[in-house]
Amino acid sequence: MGGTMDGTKQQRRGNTRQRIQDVALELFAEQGYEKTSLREIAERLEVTKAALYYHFKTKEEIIVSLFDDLTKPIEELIEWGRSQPHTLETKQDIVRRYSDALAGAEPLFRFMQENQATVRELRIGDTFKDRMRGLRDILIDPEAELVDQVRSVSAMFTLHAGMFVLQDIEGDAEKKREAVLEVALDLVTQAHEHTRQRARFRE
Amino acid sequence: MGGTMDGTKQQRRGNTRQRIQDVALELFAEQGYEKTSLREIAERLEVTKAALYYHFKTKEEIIVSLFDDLTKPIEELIEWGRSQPHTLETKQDIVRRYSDALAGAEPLFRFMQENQATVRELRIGDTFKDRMRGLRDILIDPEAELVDQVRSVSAMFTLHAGMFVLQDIEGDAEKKREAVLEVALDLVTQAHEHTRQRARFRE
Amino acid sequence: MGGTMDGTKQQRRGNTRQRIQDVALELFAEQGYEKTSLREIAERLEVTKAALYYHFKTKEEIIVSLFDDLTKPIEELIEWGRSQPHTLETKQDIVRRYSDALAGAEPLFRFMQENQATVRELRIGDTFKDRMRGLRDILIDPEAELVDQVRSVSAMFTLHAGMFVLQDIEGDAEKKREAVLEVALDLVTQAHEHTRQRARFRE
Amino acid sequence: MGGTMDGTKQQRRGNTRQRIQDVALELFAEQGYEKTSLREIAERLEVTKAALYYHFKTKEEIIVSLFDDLTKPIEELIEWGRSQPHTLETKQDIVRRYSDALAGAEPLFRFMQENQATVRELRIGDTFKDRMRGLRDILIDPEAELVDQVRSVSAMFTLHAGMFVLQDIEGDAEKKREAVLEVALDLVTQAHEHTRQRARFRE
DNA sequence: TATGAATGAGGATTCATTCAT
DNA sequence: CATGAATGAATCCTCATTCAT
Repeated sequence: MGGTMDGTKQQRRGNTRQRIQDVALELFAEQGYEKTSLREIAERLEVTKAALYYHFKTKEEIIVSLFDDLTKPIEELIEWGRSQPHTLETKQDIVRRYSDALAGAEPLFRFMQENQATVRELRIGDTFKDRMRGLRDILIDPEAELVDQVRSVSAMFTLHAGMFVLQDIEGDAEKKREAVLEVALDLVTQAHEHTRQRARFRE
Repeated sequence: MGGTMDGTKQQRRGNTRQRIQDVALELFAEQGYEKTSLREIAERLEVTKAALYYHFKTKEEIIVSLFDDLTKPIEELIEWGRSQPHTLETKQDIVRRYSDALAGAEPLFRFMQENQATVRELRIGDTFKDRMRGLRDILIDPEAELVDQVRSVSAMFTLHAGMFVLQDIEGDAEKKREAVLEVALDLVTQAHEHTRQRARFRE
Repeated sequence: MGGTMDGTKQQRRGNTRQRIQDVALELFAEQGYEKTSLREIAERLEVTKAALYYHFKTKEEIIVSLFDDLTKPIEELIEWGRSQPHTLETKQDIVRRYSDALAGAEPLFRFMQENQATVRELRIGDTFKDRMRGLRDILIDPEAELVDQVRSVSAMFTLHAGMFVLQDIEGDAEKKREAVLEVALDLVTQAHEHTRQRARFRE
Repeated sequence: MGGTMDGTKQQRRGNTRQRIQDVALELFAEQGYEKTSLREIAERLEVTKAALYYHFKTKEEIIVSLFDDLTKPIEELIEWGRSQPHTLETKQDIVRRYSDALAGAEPLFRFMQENQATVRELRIGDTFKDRMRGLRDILIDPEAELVDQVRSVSAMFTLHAGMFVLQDIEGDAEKKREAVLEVALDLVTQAHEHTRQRARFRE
């Protein structure tokens, strides 16, 4: 396994925490949070359950740590977004970068999508909701009509859904991502322009 | 509860099955499937767990029965849709009716949306996926460009998401539903027209 | 089913008790007493569990009734045996008739063989043990040597075992029964003669 | 227990698995497999049920482990028997050693004898049947008459039965075992000689 | 004769978690 | 850094039994 001479056991040194996170995320995404037991994670790693507890105080802490680690880009994105003017360009930028961020932490986001009920009870729930709200507030003009607000939200959701629902549509993965992004950008643009026109009209 | 004078116990006769379904759906939607125990359902109904088992062979059968009952309108909708010509009107009709159907079984759909990981393992999972595919095949022109395919899928997803995500946007519920519907119709229409134009262009 | 015109339902009239016994015995013999639930019996008969309770007060009563009904010939055999002189002929007769009795209630005896632990706890347990002792006392001369006592017991046990253990030896069922009987008779005869000789020797 | 001064709790360390097996076997033999609950075993040991599950994955695994451990001598016996010539001496040896083996694992064999219905469903069932067949094939000459085949089988069964049925015959346990053994040897010898004679006669 | 509805007790099993070593 | 052994609470589910109708 690999060309180097490190035995599997040696390799393991010092990165157990990482390996736990990896395996946990994989299983959480695959089977859901509740259906994944610590026993299962431990077995996959050929460690004891107790070892997990050396690295994480609780099961919840594992998912929280994953969330914190993998979600940082999005936090920064929002931070950045907030400081920008609410122009169309900013919004499009946000959408583009958000798309990238999602792609970079796909399994986590699949997990969050498919385990919303669970996530809501977890400590991450609120944090995540806050972020979603943060994004929304950047994309949405407060004075926009309801339809346009929906458009913006829909854009975000299209990105989310795009990752998973499109799996059973034929076509190259990269192409699909681009198509999804295009639709999302479109929605955001429509919302923006429409609101702009209404504003001009009122003057 | 109700204006009549019947005691609670008498009322109970003969509709226990129903009451189980009601309470179960409520709890499933609220806390998720795994986190809702049969004990909890039973307690809420002031019956024993064993009573639940008189009416349903397994926990899964409860959710399956709910799914079967509440989902029938959608099945019929698809049936109907399949027999129609693939015109824009048909598609718009489908979207409108689907929106109605979703509204009529909101808690179930919230449940399914928020417990996708669980649903996937349950017997309903496949059935539901089939239905989604059924809808998709009606809304999507096979020769449409990828972007337009995404638009159609996005329409469906906007309807789904609309029900839940919009909860924390201010505004009258009915108005929000209309806005969501409008966006969905818009997406479908855009997809249809665009595809049509491309076709004409080719000739 | 059968040449007569009686529908299945009519047939059923009035002999439900019998049918319960039949099905119960079949299932008890096949799966054991504890592993056979009343639900199973009821389902096989297409009746409700409650119906069983109309005919039998408890689950145990079902097996007791079977035991009482099917075991009567053996009781009578013992009764008869007790009144006979302890000659070799009597003993051989007992063995022969016991063999017949066993064959006539095979499933019950298979059940008792294979569920001794259960039977011991049931009310039948003691009754059965008494009968076995009754038989033994007829076959065994109190003054016989231990080996000869064992021979007699072994004869009985050979008959029991013969019914079931020989199932996976090739050969015609009837022939096997005869062979088993022969060995049992042999054992009893050896025991008898040997004891007789010792007695004569002592005089 | 033992002359040392160790407290009960200390003693417990490291041999829990053993103690579970001991108690389980005791209870299984006494009350049967199904009627013995894990709760009961756990209580007797003053541990929690969960502790049992630390040592054995299922209830069945407990009995399987007992079977595997206690039954090894018999497996070896059969192994040995197969490599020997089919002489009378071999057969007698087998019977003698089998008698010893049975005595060494009496409770297990009582359990198996009294819970045949259960054992049949367990994973041990087939293994045990195979062993019995193995023994049989060593003791029985294929060309023997049916009666003689029965004699051999009866010998084995006499040994089995001897252990338990004789419990309520008066007399010293050791003496009884010898008597049983003698009868079993006798049966095997009779079968062997009789078959031999028939063979000589045919020439 | 039977059923529909329900109960109470108990079953095996699984889980997250703890802690002395 | 990690394990071995154990716990307590909970889970789904099954069973024999009851009783009003």
